[in-house]
Amino acid sequence: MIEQLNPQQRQAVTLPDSHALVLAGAGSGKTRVLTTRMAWLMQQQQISPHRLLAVTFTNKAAREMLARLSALLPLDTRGMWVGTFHGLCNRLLRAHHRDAGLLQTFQILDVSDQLSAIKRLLKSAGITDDQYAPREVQRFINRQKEEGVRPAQVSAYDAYSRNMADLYARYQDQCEREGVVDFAELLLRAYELLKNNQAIREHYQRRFAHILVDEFQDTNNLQYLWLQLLSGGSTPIFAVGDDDQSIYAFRGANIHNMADFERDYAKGNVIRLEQNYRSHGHILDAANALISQNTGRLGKNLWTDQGAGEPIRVYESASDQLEAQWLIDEIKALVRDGHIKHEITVLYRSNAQSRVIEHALFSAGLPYKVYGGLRFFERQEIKHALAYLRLLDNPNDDTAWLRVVNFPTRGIGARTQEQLIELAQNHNCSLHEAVSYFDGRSGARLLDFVQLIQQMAHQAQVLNLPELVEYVVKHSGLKAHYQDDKDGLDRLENLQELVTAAAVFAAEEGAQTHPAGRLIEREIDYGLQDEPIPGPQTEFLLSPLAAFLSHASLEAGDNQAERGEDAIQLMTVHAAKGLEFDSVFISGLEDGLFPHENSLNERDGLEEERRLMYVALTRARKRLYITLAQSRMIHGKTRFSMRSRFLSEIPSKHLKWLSPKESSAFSNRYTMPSGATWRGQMPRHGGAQANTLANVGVEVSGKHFRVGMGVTHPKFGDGTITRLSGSGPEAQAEIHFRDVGAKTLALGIAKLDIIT
DNA sequence: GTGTCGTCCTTTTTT
DNA sequence: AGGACGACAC
Repeated sequence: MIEQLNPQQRQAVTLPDSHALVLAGAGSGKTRVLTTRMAWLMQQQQISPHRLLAVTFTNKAAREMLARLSALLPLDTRGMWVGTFHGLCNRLLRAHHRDAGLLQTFQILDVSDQLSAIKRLLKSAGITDDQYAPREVQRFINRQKEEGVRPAQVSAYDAYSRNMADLYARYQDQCEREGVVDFAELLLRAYELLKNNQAIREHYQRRFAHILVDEFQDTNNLQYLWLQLLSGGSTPIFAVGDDDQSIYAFRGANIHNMADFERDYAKGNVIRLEQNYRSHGHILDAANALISQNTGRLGKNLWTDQGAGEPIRVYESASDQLEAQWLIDEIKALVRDGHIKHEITVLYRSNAQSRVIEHALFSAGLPYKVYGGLRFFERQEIKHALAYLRLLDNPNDDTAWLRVVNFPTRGIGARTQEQLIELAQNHNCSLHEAVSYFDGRSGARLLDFVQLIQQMAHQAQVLNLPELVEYVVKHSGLKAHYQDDKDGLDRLENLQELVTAAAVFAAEEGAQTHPAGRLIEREIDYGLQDEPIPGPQTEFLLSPLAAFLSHASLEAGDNQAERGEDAIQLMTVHAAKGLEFDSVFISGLEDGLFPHENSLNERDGLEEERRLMYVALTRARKRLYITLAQSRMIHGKTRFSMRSRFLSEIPSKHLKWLSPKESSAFSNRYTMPSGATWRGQMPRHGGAQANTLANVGVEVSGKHFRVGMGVTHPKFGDGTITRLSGSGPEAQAEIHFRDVGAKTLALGIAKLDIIT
């Protein structure tokens, strides 16, 4: 089992029972170490499988871990505590729902459910002006929860924060009343459950002999607290991660958790996995050089024994269109040379960049697959069906109620709904309960709806899960609605797919691991082997329906290419984390795009962008391309940019320029491209475009300014001219400065020097 | 209750 | 540019 590991990997796998931090560089065998450690603990240390807790960030990673584990040793992975933070917390809360103050069948709100709940709240709170954007409130609430802060503890120091805290409190009340829990609440509740209930806490502290954490650099503060609590300081935490690949600060990940963990727990117990088994030398050295610019790293340097390989190919084009065209030509050449399509990937910083590339791929007839986008359980028809299903367990779930009370339409319009909402507010009850107080014109229709739900709930007692889903799809009227809809075919198919998904889930639940559902029952079994789980536990088995619904919320489904399909892979750099490919194209290497200009305003934003670039570089095994465009359509406007600073942070010995290096927008030798190669967005000579043309170049006090030219300003630093207007003393230039962003300056006044 | 038009926004994303 | 959403009209 451990014979094939390198010395560092082996050391990590066979560490004694103490906290440890494994700094695992990209491609250094991180997952392998993690799973082998688990296998080693079970086999060599005789640790029972159910005394291990392994936590990951994605369901995919959890599944991968279990699959690899089963390959290492014969093992029944059912009932093992391997899953995502949210999945495991869900499990804790279902098992101890009473102590957590929840219904056993509590519903989980996903991001969009949460947003609509907040919108509803704002409306009923009478916040009519758009003073508080729902998204802003949502972000505030989630941030507080991720810090473990309840409404009463929010530090409200001004009107804004007091209002936010107030909205947070109301939102929380609303969730309580409806019996729903959002993603952050899963973690916070589970944390509080352990914190406030000594018996339960001690039970789990005793129960777990080892805690293993994957992607530790992505933990947020609450997750770290949760781990600390569960460990009680004595259960060893084996944390694996790479601070250089921390790219999720924007959603609360705290990179400092790694350093804190080392300082507080794993001091002297840090193992570095620095041998990279993925990339050739040029690629790896480039990545090392780039990331070495970051400060405060825990520090490591990847190496490979695979040889230098090929240098990174760099191509600069005049526009995003030409960049895409060049990409396609190059990809075609690769395919002609026998490269497998799904081993070729195009990465980009932001999703908007994919359109041009997709268009070019499509025109060239190359099959491609875009990662990201809508996932199965996020589709509207699926969410509608799920909303009906949610009402069966809990008709007081107002979010679900409002979603489908008039979908398909059944004559319960906005007016009726408003009246009902008001009634519910006055009686402090759910919409469902408020129906009995309703005496308006649409009362009969409301009663019909209530009856429909009751009738479905009755069927839930007699039908199995897939039958029930089918029944609901039909009797809700969803099926008929989409049958009548001329564009409803896909949606109908998806609804049919939902029935299939339910069947698969029901079948697997009996035979295989699922984070909720039958596992709770098994958990009790295991618990009884060593000691009873504290607290009154009378209902152990979660209904298949409730289990299926939590599955739908916690695992929104794949958004990956279907297996077996050989297609070029397109995705954001974020989405590429954890993946690897023979050939990688990183596109859009321009300042303002990558690093993204918005990041410059954020604390440590540039360093996070650099880590992102590091992740991008280290995806490639053998061949790596970097492309950039001097101009690009962004938000409907052509924008000119400088080369990304990241490009200059890679030593030139690793780069091979395929385009003439001096054609850069960075130089002042900007020349208008020939009209034939431009596709309409660019200013053209003559005709209606004359005005635009006049503004491409301006002469002020002997200096010739042109769009795309690099200039330097004594205060703002280096930048690129993106627009010119006026002439003589009126002449103005919009300049994108590398460090301070866009400014509009009067050319007659600003002390600008042309960079040569 | 549905369809249309105008306005706004636009980094990254999992659970 | 293009999508999402809300206001307004039929």
